Amino acid sequence: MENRTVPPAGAEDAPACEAFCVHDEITRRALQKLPEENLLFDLAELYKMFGDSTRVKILFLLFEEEMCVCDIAESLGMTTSAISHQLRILKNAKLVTYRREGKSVIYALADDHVSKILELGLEHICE
Amino acid sequence: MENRTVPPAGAEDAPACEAFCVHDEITRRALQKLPEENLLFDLAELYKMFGDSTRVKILFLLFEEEMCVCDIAESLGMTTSAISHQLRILKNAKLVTYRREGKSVIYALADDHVSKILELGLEHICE
DNA sequence: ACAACATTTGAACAACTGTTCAAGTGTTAT
DNA sequence: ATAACACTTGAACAGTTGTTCAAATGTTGT
Repeated sequence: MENRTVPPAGAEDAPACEAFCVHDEITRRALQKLPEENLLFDLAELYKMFGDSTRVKILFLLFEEEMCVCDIAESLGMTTSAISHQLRILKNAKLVTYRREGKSVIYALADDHVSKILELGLEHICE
Repeated sequence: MENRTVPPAGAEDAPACEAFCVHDEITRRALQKLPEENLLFDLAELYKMFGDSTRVKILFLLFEEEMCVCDIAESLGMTTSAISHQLRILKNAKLVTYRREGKSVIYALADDHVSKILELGLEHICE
């Protein structure tokens, strides 16, 4: 990381905030590279999907193979209603797809971005 | 993905649920590979950190360079109190580190897992 | 048409989350 | 010691979230 105590040549070296409270140089540069509002919002929405135990479990199950609502519910020891609600959320976020097969509805991961994200998270935790 | 309509040899081919409601084969296999409860919980907790706009913005700012609370607050147009609360959450999750420097407290990303996760998310959205 | 089953849906509820506000702590300079 | 500033903290509040329950929809076999 950079050494904040050695300001770039030409910058005033006061590390204090306030009157020039904000370090104009720093905030201007940082803001310039900040992705735009909408993108950041969508990104947070995406991660929100992974931010619930039940949904993460569902995604891991589907990572192995596609499953019907009934099987997912049984696997996790939850009601089909609860699972269905979560699947709708995941479906809206385009993280899972589904198809009807007789009485059942089979859900599957939408693409392999999803599994990559799961794996990267696990990697971080197990480091 | 696998073709669920062609069951492995030896398995009964009834796609129906119920009496054998749950597809024992399938759920048993899926459950076997499911990471254990605690790990999944921690994973969800990790992603929860990225599941809020404000926190994502803070992380992106820190991705560019370390900053004090005051600068972050100014950059995002929020109060230092709100930012401080979020920084505490990120600090508890070990996603950021901090050090005191005079009156200021400088925050920085804890490691580059964080930036990798942010990048992967962006990649998914911008696909 | 009917019964049985798999799934979805909506309302209701408790639990959780993020921001605000006011008061607190810690640091520096006078 | 005092004042000024940077930051933190706790309580309170509104808004959001996940599960439950009951009722509805869709599909299949008789």
